[in-house]
Amino acid sequence: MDHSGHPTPRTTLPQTKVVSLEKLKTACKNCGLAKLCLPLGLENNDIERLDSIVQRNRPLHRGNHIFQTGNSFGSIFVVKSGTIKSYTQCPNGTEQVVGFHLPGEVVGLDGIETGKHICSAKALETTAVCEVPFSRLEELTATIPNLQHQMFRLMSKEISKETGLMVLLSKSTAEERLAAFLLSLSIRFHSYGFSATEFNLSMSRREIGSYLGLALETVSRLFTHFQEEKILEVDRKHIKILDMDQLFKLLSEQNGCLDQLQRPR
Amino acid sequence: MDHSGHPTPRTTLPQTKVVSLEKLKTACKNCGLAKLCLPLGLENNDIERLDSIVQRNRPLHRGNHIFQTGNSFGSIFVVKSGTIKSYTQCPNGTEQVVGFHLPGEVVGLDGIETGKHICSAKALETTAVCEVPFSRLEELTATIPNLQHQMFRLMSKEISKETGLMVLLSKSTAEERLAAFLLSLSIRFHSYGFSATEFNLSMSRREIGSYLGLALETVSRLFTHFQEEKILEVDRKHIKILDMDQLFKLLSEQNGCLDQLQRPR
DNA sequence: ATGTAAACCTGATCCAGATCAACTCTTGAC
DNA sequence: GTCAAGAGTTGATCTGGATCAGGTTTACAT
Repeated sequence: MDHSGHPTPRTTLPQTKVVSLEKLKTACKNCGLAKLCLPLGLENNDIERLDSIVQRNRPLHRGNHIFQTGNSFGSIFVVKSGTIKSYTQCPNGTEQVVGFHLPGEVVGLDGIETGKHICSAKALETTAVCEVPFSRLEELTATIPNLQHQMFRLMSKEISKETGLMVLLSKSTAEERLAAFLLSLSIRFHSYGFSATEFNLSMSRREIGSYLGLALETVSRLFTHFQEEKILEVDRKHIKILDMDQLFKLLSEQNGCLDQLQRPR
Repeated sequence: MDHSGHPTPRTTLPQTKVVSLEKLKTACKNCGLAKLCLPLGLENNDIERLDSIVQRNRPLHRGNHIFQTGNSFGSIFVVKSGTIKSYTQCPNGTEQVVGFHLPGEVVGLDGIETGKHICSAKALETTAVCEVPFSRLEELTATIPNLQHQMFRLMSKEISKETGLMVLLSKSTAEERLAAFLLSLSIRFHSYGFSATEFNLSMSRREIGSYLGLALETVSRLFTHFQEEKILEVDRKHIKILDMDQLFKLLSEQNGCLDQLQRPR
């Protein structure tokens, strides 16, 4: 079994997907995530210009921060492998998870407006991120129309994603929320080239609960329940989806608002 | 009393704020909302270039749509006066409100990613909007760095706002939610030049409840409760905030995550 | 004016999920 | 190895707000 917290790779992966430290230095044009990331739709020489401003730092260990609430904003970050959690800290000490970021997803867009980050971002496991200094990125987007468009698209996607989550949080039952969460993970893993049906959660029950507005006990009970219903096979953090149809059905029952969860054929 | 649904104007308004149909044709450079809107930080001649692509259509009546779910995306819209509600329709017929848009605020950013709108937007009262064709805007942002930056800022603000709402929806009590909602309205009205303490709601109790994840009965009871506590004076849709301190205190009690609600001095 | 639907208010009841509590299983530090 | 802290499970109880049900007021069409 895979103990790294990474999802189980599909068997059809191209050889560039082999995990190695060398991968951390991969140029954008050789990166397996390029079609999900900023380079989407760019010409080769434009990708090289983008590549030249991207900083590839050493991987983060579990618990390391990319930035914290109040830090001044300078860069956006793209997850290359691993998982980033973004969260805000309440004065009473409890934290509120506001997002989980998987490979190919962007972190830090919240800081553009005010120049300060309004949340913190930390690694849930060993995680590699590409750092893109924002002012240099803005110079490039001004001269590469496709890159500008891709930035607008990425930000629009972020807005749509959060809108969907709002609907989930204000209308759905606990069962629907967890189903939507698992499907969202499944769909995202799939689009990044991993198995849609079997993966490891890198976050705790408490973190899932915080994100979904549920108590950790409720999350735990639901995992048990889904297992009894033969919808899932749960072993600690390892999840196997046995009945994808049933999971989708749970969503469409009461709550059809979340059509943005497009089922991969 | 003002029956139009507009907030009560402050007495110190400059004369350009006088409501008239002529205002609908106001060029960006003469528009009172310019410092909240796309022209922020632009040189005069750049404002004129922006102005030349802005379409100022006739005002919308209550109930008119700007766009509906599934419509193809072509423009973003800035509210000039009135209120826009954005919402999604669930298959069972109920609607879920995902946003209220006041003067100076942008509607339609959700459509950029997929080229289709994922929600609908309709006027809650007589409402004027500026339509900005997105492909033409992208041509301008590519040549006006400050405009590009302003677009990134606007989208970042939208992301931050939704993050704050997520926290509100997943952690706070009904009382905290309504307090946060009223303060948000108050702060926004204030920044657009209206009274922070007295305004008319253009949305129904049901719509407020839908937005905040509450039943309309709960919203109604809370208005009564706030009135009993001498925090508000409520007359149907007319709201007068009597005790702003108390309202802020309700937020900070349990939930301090929402610091983005910056109190206007 | 009159009718009708929508918006709103208020009381009574109910339940999904929070909270509290006790326990086991993992994990990592030393 | 041992110990402690964290993560997870499961059961019992409690409660905030949903739901149901009745009413009044407002808005608007005819």
